[in-house]
Amino acid sequence: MPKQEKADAFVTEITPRSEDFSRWYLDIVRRAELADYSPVKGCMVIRPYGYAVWELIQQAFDAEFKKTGHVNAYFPLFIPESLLHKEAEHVEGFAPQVAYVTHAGGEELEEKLVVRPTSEAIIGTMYAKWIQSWRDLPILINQWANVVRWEKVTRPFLRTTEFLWQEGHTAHETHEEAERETLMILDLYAKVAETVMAMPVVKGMKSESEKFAGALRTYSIEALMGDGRALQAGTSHNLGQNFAKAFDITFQARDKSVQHVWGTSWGVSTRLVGGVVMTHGDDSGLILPPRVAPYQVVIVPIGRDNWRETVLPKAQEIQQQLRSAGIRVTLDERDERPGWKFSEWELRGVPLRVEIGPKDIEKSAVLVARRDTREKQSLAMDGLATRIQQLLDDVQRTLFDRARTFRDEHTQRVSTYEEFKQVMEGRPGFVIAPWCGSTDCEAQIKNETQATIRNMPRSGAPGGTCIRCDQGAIAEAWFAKSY
RNA sequence: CGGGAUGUAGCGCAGCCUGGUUAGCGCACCUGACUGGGGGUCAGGGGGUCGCCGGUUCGAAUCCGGCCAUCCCGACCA
Repeated sequence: MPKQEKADAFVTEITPRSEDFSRWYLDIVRRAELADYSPVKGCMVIRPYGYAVWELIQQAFDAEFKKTGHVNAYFPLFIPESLLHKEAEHVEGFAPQVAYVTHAGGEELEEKLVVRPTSEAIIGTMYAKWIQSWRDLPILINQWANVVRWEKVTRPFLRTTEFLWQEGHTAHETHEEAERETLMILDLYAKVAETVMAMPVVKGMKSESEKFAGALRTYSIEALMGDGRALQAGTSHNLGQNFAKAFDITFQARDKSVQHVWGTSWGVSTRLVGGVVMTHGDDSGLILPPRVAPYQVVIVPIGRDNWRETVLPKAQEIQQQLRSAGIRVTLDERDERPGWKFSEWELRGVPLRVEIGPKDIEKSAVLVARRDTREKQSLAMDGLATRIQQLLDDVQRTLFDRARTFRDEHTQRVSTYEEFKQVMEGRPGFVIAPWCGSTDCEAQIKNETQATIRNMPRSGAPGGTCIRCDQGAIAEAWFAKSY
């Protein structure tokens, strides 16, 4: 096969982003070996490379939770059906998505068990036992767990029947304190998303129809993906006293009265892995921000038939140097051609590639290629680790800036409904518009444009009238088509 | 859950309409040689219950029915 034809054949294994974003995403997930389909509908296998990305995301969040006084625990996968039914809105919200265990040990169970879709019910039940006095508060517990929500339409990472996440559940003395916690976590989510995953997000409050079933109010961070659709990247709920009342979680207050606690819950999931893919990837594959890259640097030795003798020792030396500087590095000493390796690691999104061959060794230098800009530069071996670290920081920053610029360029403020519709049909993204607060208007807008309110960043009336009706606006809402 | 499409080797596909020996092609894989700074060349080789179950037929990848899975578009959700 001629060279060009061959290159094209390779490229067809990844659908171009502009041609079919959805297919592009699936191609990346599969070809970069992030995940694979399993024999169970809607359930994916997270492969080692994808899991490594998740672990880095997980570690970043976990460190922040601990810094802010939270501790980890683990609650059961199974929840007696009756517990789930204690909070009316909560059951209603989750009922269609719940999986049940009806038989076990060869017998039908007396009470069906629910496979947790989320853990408010079981955790609330335990909190009721553990909390007596205001001195027991606040309780700040997080758990890393799997949950199951029966989904009709699934996509790897973005929506799967079983997924991994973190769910924080806290109990407080006052409403103010619970609200402070809810917002503090929202800030924390935004910080990790932006600084670690290089994914710019919009923080704001969800509309009534989009809030968590059983919550007083829900806040979210929303990110804009490469196709102009928004991804809900994390949610933080102020539960008020709803669950405390349903599960009878009470404490004796400082003034001797008995009161219900004020709760919060909040979570981020493996969906974030999909978010990273769709925020940064290009037609050559994945682009990973250094802070979530399992390998931040790949070293590719180059040389003649004797490269194992002439080049490899130097490559190993460099690997050692970078490794002891705390950089995640791998050395590709497979017996493949260099060009093949380049493409392979680009597909996998490794931020920096170090090429080392005879010419470099002569100059006591290496060639470093960036995944984000594809620039190559020669760097002296002396002090390489420091320069590499600087480059990694620069890639991290560049990816964030690029994503933020994209987001800003795809965010428009509109004042008429005509404009609104035009934007949604033309170049989708966020549309900022005043909204009257009516669920009806919200539903109509969704009907007519497919766009939903992602969230409302600022509280307080913006002035002016609703984009769809003539009522006074209660908030400025960020609309978008969503995942 | 409705509408549409697809399922043949690890990946991408042809064959199916019009049923007929051992089911093909490219890439990938294995062996060897030459190679090596952007997906190499040559030679030889391995790999398939044609998604599953049933039916029609002398005979099914091919026709019919059911089921399952995946993808796309809609209704519901981290």
